[in-house]
Amino acid sequence: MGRRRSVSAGEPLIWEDDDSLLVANVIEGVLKLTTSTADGREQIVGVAYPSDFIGRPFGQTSAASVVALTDARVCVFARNDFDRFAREHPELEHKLLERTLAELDRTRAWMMLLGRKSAPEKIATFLLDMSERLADNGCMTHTGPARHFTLPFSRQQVADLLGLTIETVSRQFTKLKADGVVALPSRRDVEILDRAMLETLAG
Amino acid sequence: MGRRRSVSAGEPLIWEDDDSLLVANVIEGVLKLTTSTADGREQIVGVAYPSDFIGRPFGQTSAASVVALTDARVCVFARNDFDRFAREHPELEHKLLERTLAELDRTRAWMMLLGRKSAPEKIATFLLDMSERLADNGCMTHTGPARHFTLPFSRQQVADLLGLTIETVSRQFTKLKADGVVALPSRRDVEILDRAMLETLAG
DNA sequence: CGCGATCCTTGACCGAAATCAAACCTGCCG
DNA sequence: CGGCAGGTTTGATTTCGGTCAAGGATCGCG
Repeated sequence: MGRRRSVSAGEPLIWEDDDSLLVANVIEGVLKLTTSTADGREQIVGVAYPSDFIGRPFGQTSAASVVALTDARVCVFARNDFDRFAREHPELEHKLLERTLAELDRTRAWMMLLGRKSAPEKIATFLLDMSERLADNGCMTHTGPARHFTLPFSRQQVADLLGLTIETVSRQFTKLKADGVVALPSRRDVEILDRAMLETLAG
Repeated sequence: MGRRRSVSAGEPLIWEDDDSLLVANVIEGVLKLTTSTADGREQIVGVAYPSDFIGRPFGQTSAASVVALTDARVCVFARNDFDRFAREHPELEHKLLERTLAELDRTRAWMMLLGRKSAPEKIATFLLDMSERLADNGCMTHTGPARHFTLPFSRQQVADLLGLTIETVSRQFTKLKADGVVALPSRRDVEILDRAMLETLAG
């Protein structure tokens, strides 16, 4: 059970306020979870990496849209089937509970960033977070924080993640580059030159 | 099992970065979950009402401090005991999973507010949210959104919840009063006079 | 290679919310 | 009742990040 499905970059998987018809496991790639206002402002409320679970079991509607950031492969299940199966398999529910609790912790840490951090702090925190996240998911050969990585986000998506505008994100990146804290070999590539400084800036 | 405990307003129950030694169920009262930066900025990342679960099972440290906003009664468990008990009772784990998923939904909706909404939108959203939350928890006799309620928050705490300063919160309250959208009979009391307008302002 | 589309950067300016500072309530306790 | 302390409101000013507006880079594709 569970159908494999490929999703190419930019393609949606679940719509906000959809009847929550499916859940999925990420096999490969990175996806964003977003909520939007009526007038088009967007906030990224979560990012799903390989092995992460997406969708909303035991609920009528999903609170967020899911869109692939990179080409991705996922394993999708009809929500009804999944719900039934989960209730019969406590080990699965336990695993899901642990993951959901961990996700809630991460989300709460991100609320601190959104509500109380300045633009420079947001950017520094973001880069450190990415260097850890991308190291843990087969995107890197060695473990531990990565010195160099390729962002799965465009500048606009970084802005939507941090609650900033694209211009502010761009300016902060430029500043970090000018100060020799990071190198930016291409639009999506980041090399951390001075991790200690980034950690100071992150607050 | 599970010891009853009274907590008076302002008293802490769990410290941030504590070894996560206990979990609890709220019986009566309201508590805040907060994270803080080294330099003292605070963000409220969750609010626990009667019947809500607090603490972090299956994890080494709790990500947030818990402090009572009003006098409260809780039922506390040693985390280790709770973890063991939960693993043996799938029904309990299922219940906890459902609650955690619901809390994650609420938290994500709040991220939208923190990252993308203006001060007037934040205040309007907050008041509507409170009118629903406080109606559901025995604080009101009838069900459905409340027209009048008593905030469990000081102005500073509202600011910490919305990612604003106390001055901005105060000014927005004053403006809503001047515009006849709400009445503020006392510091903590709110009466919604024009719900439709609040909903428009909430965006 | 060249063209166009898209994304990104940069600059000038503006405005919402923060900061700084000073009064003003409100409740409490002697 | 009077005075004090905490919390709150209000005002003046500053600043950070947003908005508006051009350019520039990069990529895909014929």
